[in-house]
Order: sequence, then C-alpha cells, then structure tokens
Amino acid sequence: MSTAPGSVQSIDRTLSILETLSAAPLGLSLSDLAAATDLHISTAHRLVNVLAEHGYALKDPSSGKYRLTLRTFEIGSRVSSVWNLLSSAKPQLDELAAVSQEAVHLVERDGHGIVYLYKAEPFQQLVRMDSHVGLRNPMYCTGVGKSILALLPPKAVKEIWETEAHPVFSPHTIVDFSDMQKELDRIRSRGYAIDDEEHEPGVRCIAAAIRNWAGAPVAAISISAPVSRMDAQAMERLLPRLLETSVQISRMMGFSD
Amino acid sequence: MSTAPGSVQSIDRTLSILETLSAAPLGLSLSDLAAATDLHISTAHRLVNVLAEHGYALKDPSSGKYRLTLRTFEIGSRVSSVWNLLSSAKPQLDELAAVSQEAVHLVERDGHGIVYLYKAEPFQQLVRMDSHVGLRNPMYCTGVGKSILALLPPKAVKEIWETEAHPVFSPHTIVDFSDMQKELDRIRSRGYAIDDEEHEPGVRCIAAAIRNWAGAPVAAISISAPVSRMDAQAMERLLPRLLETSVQISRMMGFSD
DNA sequence: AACAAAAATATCACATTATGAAAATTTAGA
DNA sequence: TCTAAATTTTCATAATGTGATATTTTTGTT
Repeated sequence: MSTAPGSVQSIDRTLSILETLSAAPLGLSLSDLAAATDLHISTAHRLVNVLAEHGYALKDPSSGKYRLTLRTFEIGSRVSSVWNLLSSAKPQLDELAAVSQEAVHLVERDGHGIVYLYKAEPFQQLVRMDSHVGLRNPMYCTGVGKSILALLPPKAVKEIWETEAHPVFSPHTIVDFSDMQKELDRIRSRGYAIDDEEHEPGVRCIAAAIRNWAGAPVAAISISAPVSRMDAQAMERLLPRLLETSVQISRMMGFSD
Repeated sequence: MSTAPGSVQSIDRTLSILETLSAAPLGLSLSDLAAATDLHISTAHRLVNVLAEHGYALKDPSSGKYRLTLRTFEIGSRVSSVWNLLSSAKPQLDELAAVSQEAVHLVERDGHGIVYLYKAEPFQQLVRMDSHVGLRNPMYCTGVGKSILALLPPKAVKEIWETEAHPVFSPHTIVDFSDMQKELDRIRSRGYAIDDEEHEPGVRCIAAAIRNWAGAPVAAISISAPVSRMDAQAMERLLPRLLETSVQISRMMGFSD
C-alpha cells in the first residue's frame, strides 16, 4: 500500500476501514478487519479505535466485533442535495406510487453513477427488486441513469462511458457506445427513458430526468414493474403521470422550461 | 488542538472536516472550512482533498465550495441495523400511517440518543414537525426515547442521564431524575410512552419500544400529531394499533414474549 | 482591460507523528 | 485448569504529516 503523493496514509487507511466495515453487516473481528484492509493488526486496532472514539464505529459488546454506528447514517443523511430533493419530491412520489400502484424511485446523480434516495411502494405490491435507498448503480443500464445521460453534454457522456466498464446484466443491456448514442437520441426526442430488463431481468421501467435551475439533469424518477404488468397500455397510462411529476419536481428545483 | 493519547491527529482533523461539511448545506470555501475547523489553511486543503480523492467530498465547480457527496449517504445507508429494521418494519409503518392518518416514526437507539430511520406520513396530512430521517435526538424528551429508557437496566438509565445535559424545550419537559424514574415506571406498567409536548410544543405522540432477540429495546416507533387531534379518544383508538405493530416488528427482530 | 488583493494550491525542509515490532493482557477453546 | 489465539498496550524509531513560504488562480475594482 503506497500512499499517493498529496495523500495522507492514515486517512487512506481509515477510510478503507470505514468502507470495509460498511460492507460487513455482521461486523468484523479486529483480525478479520486487519486482514481485509491489509493492515498490521496493531495499526488496524489503532485506526478503528479512532473511529470508535469519534462515535463512527463500536466494538459490539455481545459479539466482540467492530461495526459502524448510526453516526455514519446521521452524517450521510445530512448531505444537502438529499435534503433538497427529498423535501420537495417525497409527497409527489408517494402519490405517484399510489396512483400507479407500482414502485417509484428517486435517484440523484453522483459522479459517474446514480444513488437511490427514496423508494415509494404501493401497499401489498411486493415486487422482488434489489433496489434500496443508498444503493449506487451505473447510469448506462438503468432507466433513471439513461434519462440523465440523455441530457448531459456529449463530452460528459463520452467521459463517463470511457471511464467505466459495462457489465452485461441481460441480453438487452446496451454495451456499445454508438448503440447508446442512438438510445440517448430516442430518449431526448421522447422525453423519457425505458429500461427494458437491461439491468434486472424481469423488470421494466420508465424514467424521466429532473433538472435544476441551471437545466442540469441532477436527478431522475422512475416507475418500475414486472414486464408482465408494464406493457404498452400500462406505459401509455403511466407516462403522463411520470412526466407531470418530473416536471413538478424540476420546477421546485428552480428549473423553468 | 491537542491530540488525545492513542488518537491520530490527521484523522481527528479529517473527521472534524467531514462533520463541519455535513453541517453546511451550501458548502464551504476552503478558508471558511479552515476557520471553522481551526486548521491551517494548507492543512485543511490537504485533508479535504484526501476526502475528495476518495469521493467523499468535492469542490463544487459552480460555487467553488467544498461539499459532501452522496458517498457518505451510501456508506451511512449500509449500516446493518438500518437494513434489518427497515426491511422488516417499513410495510407495517406505512400501514400504521395509513390507518391512523398521522405521522409515524421509526427510531433506533444509538449510544445515548436515538436516530430517526424512517418517517411514514399520510397523504396531505402536512404537520409541521422538524423530524426527519437521520436526525439525532436525546432520549429523555421524546416518546420513542422514553419508551426505550423504560426497558433499559436502571444502571444504564442513570449513566445516560448523568452524562448529558437536559435542556428544557417546554414546560412539560422532564428534567428531574426522580420525576423521570416515576415516568419510566408509568411507561413500564402501561406498555407505552406519551410525549406530551415535551420536545416540540404543540405535538403530542404515543410511542412503543421494539425489542430484539435478547429482549433489549433497540428501537421504537411512534405516532405523532398536533395536540388538538391527539386527544384522549384518539389515543384510545390508536394505541392498540401502535402496540400491535411494535409487537409485530419485535417478533421479526427475534423477540419472543 | 489592467491591476490589486484575496483565495486557493503546490512545494519542501523539518520535527512531529504515526508506525509496527514486541510485550502484556484478555478471551476462547480444550 | 491449562493452552492457544486474539486483542490491547507500550515505545523506540523512522517515516510521515505538517505548516511556512512560494506560486498560481480567482475575484473584485478602477
């Protein structure tokens, strides 16, 4: 582990510990943590205890394992954009879920990916979908992601495309750049995106971008359903609602036309 | 700024930067950040850039200010207890909000306080309440907090009481320890807690604890409403629902009787 | 536009600080 | 109870982070 110039070794290592712990739902023993982060056990001990002193981690008294506390949740929930979006969008999304009787997602763009900020589900309609608040996904294979890509400058799209891999999740996943460009053209002309089982087999969704005061596509919303329910008629019925909601939220973010 | 023995200066400072940024919705310039954290500007620059390299912060291109990214949200959302509780409790809480037509909260105990994990609101019922997901509150002045305190060992209650201050939020706030002990007795015998404008004037709520497999009160749920709506009859009507839901969730956490 | 002032970023010699080997202690297993 | 493993503490040492200074960039003013 060589520290990049301008970086700080102890912080690199501590963030590595933080991330390792966040991926371990059951917690980790000190030795496991040291092994997973490739640190000397003495160093791992010191660093995880610094996190503990600051309330970010603790040694679970019953299991003896280290795990993260809600301090990280607290800090993460305070990120300003989460605030802005959720406070203005939540009621609209709940209503959209209620009238469509399908799962509705709100995601925000973050760097080259999207992060799920909110999921509104209708009662009883339990669809197996592995989306959840806090999840990060790439843009190229999701409806929400593509709806955002379609409104980004071509240079940005290219940069994003070139700096990441494009795993195939299904036969429908778009992995060719010129195919993606055509798809983004379609999305621009239609005003919405369709994810036709490109990420999760069996799930189809329609998505629309949310734009801020500067017109930048900072977020997106979607309605997801099993392909059996999300057929042509369903899409025709749901699209006006989806677009209406996305426009409303965009307006609340300061976007005008 | 003297580093406590066993601690690591650069991490102390970086976490201080993280926390400062999380409290600044509009972001902070480098000099403001340095001033707020009492760091040399050169040091602040180096440390915030380490956070940026790891994707936790960024320098907003439009404003030139540093702010947190969704990386912190992503890490925070992965805390295992959030997972466990949310996945089992969410549908129940949504239903409770729907049948009661009032705001429902789920909180988890974290150290000496509670953190809001979920808020379910009925349509249209917009009550001014400054609760939100991620918020941390003390236990002594909230219904959820008191319902948890009531099931903790007396030693733990005493320890929590003695290590924190007890600001008065309203004439009803309980700030005397023996008063609190009587109140916790009442809560134990009734099986639920009432927050009668002890934290937010004008808001009354009923709360019940959620217990895990070991019987420990790890979380709590509540129904909140303006005092005008949350009168004796309303409480009589809502209590069975609240208790039923808390028992259901406790069962899903592995608690039996 | 040109200038001045302020803010942000990069450099680097140095002393402070984090490091990890080793010892001491605690916990778990036989 | 004893043994082995895991955790925690200690401490000498060198590597690492620090902050003064220099450079560059940005911002505001005439």
